[in-house]
Amino acid sequence: MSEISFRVGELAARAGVTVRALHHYEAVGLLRPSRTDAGHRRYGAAEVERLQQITSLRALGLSLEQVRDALDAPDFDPAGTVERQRAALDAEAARLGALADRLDGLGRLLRQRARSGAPITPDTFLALTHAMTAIETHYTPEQLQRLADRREALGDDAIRAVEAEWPRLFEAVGAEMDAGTDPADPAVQKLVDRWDELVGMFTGGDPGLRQSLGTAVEADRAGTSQLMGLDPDRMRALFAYAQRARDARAA
Amino acid sequence: MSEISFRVGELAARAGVTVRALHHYEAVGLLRPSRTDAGHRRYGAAEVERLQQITSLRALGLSLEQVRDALDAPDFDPAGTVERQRAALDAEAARLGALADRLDGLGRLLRQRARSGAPITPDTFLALTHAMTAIETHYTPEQLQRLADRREALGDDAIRAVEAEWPRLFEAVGAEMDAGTDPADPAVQKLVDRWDELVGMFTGGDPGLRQSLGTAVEADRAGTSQLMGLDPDRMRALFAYAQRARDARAA
DNA sequence: CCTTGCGCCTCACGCGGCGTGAGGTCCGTA
DNA sequence: TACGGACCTCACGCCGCGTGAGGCGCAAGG
Repeated sequence: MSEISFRVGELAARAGVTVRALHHYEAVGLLRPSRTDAGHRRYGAAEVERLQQITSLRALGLSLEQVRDALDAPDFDPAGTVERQRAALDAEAARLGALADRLDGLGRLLRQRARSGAPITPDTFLALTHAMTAIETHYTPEQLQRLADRREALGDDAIRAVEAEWPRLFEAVGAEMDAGTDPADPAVQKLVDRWDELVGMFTGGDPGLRQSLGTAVEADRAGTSQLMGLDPDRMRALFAYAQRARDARAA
Repeated sequence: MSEISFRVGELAARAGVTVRALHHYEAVGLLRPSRTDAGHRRYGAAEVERLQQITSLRALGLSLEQVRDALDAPDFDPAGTVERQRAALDAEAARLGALADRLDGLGRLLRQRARSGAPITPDTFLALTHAMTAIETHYTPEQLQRLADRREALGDDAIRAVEAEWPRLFEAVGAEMDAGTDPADPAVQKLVDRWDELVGMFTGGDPGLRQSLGTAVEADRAGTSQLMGLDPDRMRALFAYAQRARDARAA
């Protein structure tokens, strides 16, 4: 009967944990080795097995307290624990997913800037970031999802084409505005029609989305203008001019 | 010039953070409001804007230190930061995914037990958990992936059918063994053929997978026998008997 | 004037799961 | 017996605040 018996360092090496972790497990009452006369820890077969169980349960993402419950509580509920753990994990995954969406969106904006040759200073970065979070507060999650769906449906190439067209469109409308052209003029009407068409490509004709887009732009004029590479005042003027054109058409 | 100026509580409510968080941001040097004569914090327009930037950046998953860098370091690299953050997030997602796989696998085993009417005691739960982690240490990640792929290819119904067949097969082989039937006997051969066929359904005929399966079973006899609902000694005997049958066939 | 009540202030500990020293003791081998 | 390595016990650090405790400031009502 050769009783197996490990010292901390040995057990730690075999089990793939640190000596400090074993100390900690003992401190929180999870794993209590016996001691030699000199006070050195000795881990017997029972402790080795218990440590294996501890590491296995930790690998499921359980906290040390949950592990203790699983090992010591007589009324422990395996299936329920697994289920709850799985639910918590789903919640965490959703959180990470939202974070990933934000990062990807920001990444897209940054690459778009880089492609168009605009410099990416810390300031523009902050403006873009702020605009993104502002947008989130103005759209419902379903609306955001719908916008993402539209983007996917359109495809990258189409999106880039639209992104490339926006500045030219703004410039053209601005030129008419500066020239004092009547908003009812057919040339202006054509430009504004195209404007609405481009917007429609993203909203998919959803009036709720258009409405939210409007309030978002309203609420964060500075951020939006940064997004579009325009001066805030000029942006306001452009938007007002376009609106007069739409009113003229409706009349 | 009505200078805007908020008190902590007001700003906290508007920005959707806690007063304590604002205190903390000041303590770590992120956001420094001015003070009234009585020592109360006053947040002006600049501080309000900075707080918005802080919350936006935090929403990207940046640490407070990273936020400070983004806001104060002159050589801050937006694109690189976004990219690194995204990479860190991917790593975290992978970790969660592995955890989810373990939990799902364990959940499957538990449900399978429940269906077969076996009671799920804390002990069986621990045995199953341990067997799972043991399996992970004996298979390479690619092998685990391949096993998961095979499971998916087979479909839930087929898997349940196999799971239901195993115990019957063991029982049948056990009966022959107890009866002292020669391993070379056609009846035994037929059973063992079926046995190997079932194993083959999961390994997909991959010899590496079979090899690893063998070592895993070897290394964790207690856990494996629990998994199969057999006594460890009987399991060993059954396996030895089946092996003799295979040897007889080969000869 | 004083009281009432809310909001503000400053410590300071707590959480989870250990990492990382610092300073001292024990063990096995040459 | 001397040495190096393994062991021991504190005890603080991390991250982002939450959560009191104990004490002022400020505006309105009595």
